[in-house]
Amino acid sequence: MNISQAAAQAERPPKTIRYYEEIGLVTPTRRRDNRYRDYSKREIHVLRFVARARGLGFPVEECRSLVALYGDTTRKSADVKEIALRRVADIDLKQEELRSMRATLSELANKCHGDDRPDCPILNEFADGPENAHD
Amino acid sequence: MNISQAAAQAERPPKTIRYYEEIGLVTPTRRRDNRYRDYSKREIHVLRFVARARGLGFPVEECRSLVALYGDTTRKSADVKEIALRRVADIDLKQEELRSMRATLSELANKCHGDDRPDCPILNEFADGPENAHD
DNA sequence: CTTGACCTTCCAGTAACTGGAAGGTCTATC
DNA sequence: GATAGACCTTCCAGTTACTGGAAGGTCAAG
Repeated sequence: MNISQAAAQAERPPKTIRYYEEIGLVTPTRRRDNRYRDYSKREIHVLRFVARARGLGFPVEECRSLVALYGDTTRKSADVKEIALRRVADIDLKQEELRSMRATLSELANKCHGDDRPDCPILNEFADGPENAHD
Repeated sequence: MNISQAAAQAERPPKTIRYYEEIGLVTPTRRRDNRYRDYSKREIHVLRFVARARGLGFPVEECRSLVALYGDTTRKSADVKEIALRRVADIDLKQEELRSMRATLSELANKCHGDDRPDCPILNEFADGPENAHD
């Protein structure tokens, strides 16, 4: 399988597949006589594995660990679970941050009349800092 | 005010303040004889303004627009509101993405017994793709 | 006069790609 | 056989928003 077919299987652009090789994440063992990369079934499998883990937000370095764990038939499922739960905790933190940003922004947008006049509560708050109106 | 005081006011490291100057976002007009940056009250104000907008997730380029709008006494509040609402929409997209990732991950982690045995539903799913167990 | 905390500039690195240039290869068609 | 278009290759640069570090100047205290 050449790179564009591998890319299609992993649902990632060929550039990304080459990048994964560059950083030593997934390297096709064979090249054809014309120097084209030639991906085996197994390599495609790993590529898809990585693509899925990335899609779930695992950083590339964590994907590297995951691939190693996947290849290790003696690893404990607990090790993998720990990595997954750490990811869940990361996501919780980000969600909280977004929730707070969203609340502030939409409150500000609500206060803004949004017409042709220059007076704008959004910019005023940015300039002066939170006003603690509810104290 | 020298840079570390300005940095303290804006609650950002001095490196960041220098970076904002490098990209032409906030530039102190004056330097002292010893070449130290000297921030005016007004410049500190803009620095804080930018820091707040960044804290709400506005990309630097958008902060540039915001600063321009802030300085423009004839701008419409509607223009600012539009930018803010676009940000809210961005946040909504990210939240949805995180929600979905979190759901998948915690379901997977739940299914994983997490002990010393090697069998691991998390890696299995990464390897084989979503199984649509509920169909 | 030395120490330590500032300040300066410049260069490099981070994460994870993405775009583009320059050039080789393959396949089909004329 | 020539040519076009779609592949493939490598390498270099750019993206976002900083951050770290080196090399060296300045300042205030003791």
